Amino acid sequence: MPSTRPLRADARRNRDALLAAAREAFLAGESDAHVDEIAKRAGVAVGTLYRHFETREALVEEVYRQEVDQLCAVPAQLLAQHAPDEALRHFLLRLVDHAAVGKGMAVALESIMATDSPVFEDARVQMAGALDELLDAGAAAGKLRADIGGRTVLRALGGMCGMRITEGWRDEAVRITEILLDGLRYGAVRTS
Amino acid sequence: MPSTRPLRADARRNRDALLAAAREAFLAGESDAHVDEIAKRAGVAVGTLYRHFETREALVEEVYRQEVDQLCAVPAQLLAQHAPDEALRHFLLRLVDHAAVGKGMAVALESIMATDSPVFEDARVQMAGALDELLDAGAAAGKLRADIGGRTVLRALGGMCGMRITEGWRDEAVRITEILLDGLRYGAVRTS
DNA sequence: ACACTAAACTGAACCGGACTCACTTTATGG
DNA sequence: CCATAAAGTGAGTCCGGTTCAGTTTAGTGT
Repeated sequence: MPSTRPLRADARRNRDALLAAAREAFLAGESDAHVDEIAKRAGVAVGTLYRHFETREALVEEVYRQEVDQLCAVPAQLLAQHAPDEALRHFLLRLVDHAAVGKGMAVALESIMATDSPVFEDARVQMAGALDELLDAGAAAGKLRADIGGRTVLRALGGMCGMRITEGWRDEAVRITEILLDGLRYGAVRTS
Repeated sequence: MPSTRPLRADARRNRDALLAAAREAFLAGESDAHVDEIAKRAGVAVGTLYRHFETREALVEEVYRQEVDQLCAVPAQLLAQHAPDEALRHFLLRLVDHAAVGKGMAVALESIMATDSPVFEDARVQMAGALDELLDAGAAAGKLRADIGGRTVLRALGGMCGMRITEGWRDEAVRITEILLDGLRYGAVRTS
């Protein structure tokens, strides 16, 4: 029932401009960018912002959703190029960089991981699916324990995304990721 | 230079009442408790709240700081009763429960882990110290890898605290903790 | 081309919640 | 028991998200 008629041309343009403006503002570290500011960047009035997004939060959500979509396309490629556990490593590190892309975005990520809005639940499911893909491959190859789901790994990582970018943040996130991987491998050894 | 004269009796009483009221509100899940609400609970006017705390955030910070102080006294006891790696496990699980104590507090915790305010930096240092105590003991006993500091472990856990309480939250947090511990042990085996 | 209409846009006004400050009350010590 | 500095009060300010009555415009039928 996609009764949604295609948006009018200018509407579509403005909507896109708003998303772009918001993303831009977040990446620039203006996590607290005001709605008027975002609207101005997009060259529209606040009212227009609210025509397209129920609320400020909804806009942030949408920006993130796009980000997630992009990210979840990656695992398939990685599995084609690497052993399963290495593919997982690459994906996790990519996740870290993704979160590191800007302080503003990190703030947004944080709220995603923490919120229980259905929108973000979807995002989690999607991400968990992507991780499952990698974990299953690893389990099948006997490289990773088989009893941990993508959802759990995602949660374990959630925190890192929430961390504000500080001195040495990236290095630390990488180390944590390695530890997590070790933990997943250790289980495979015991279970083998 | 603790030039701070002891507070007047009523002042101290009100300050404590405010902290108690805030904690109570947070634990009750009213993460968004308004300042007026908190003030009312404490039986004072808003102005009084602001006499004692620079800002609403500052109040939240103080509540959390107390919580942390309490928590950081624990490791010493645990080490007296358990093997080092078990002591670490207990402490981490306790941390989980601590975060689970209420949705509201979880929200507060999240902002702590994420903020770079000096106040919370202190809290992190303190917590990291507590964890180091346990990690060092474990390393000395050859049970845990020696190259990971408390600070890193803390970061790894940060996310769990940020997670909102949802269906099965606790179980998942526990699993993540176990994986983390496995990762730390795995390193010890390789390094042994 | 042109008019017509529903969709989209605008921005001043509204609202709710954090925060201030001029004034009142009260603890304390001399 | 007074003096006075510390503490408390709460109506009002400020600020940012949100609304909506009025205006503009893309798309369509003629």
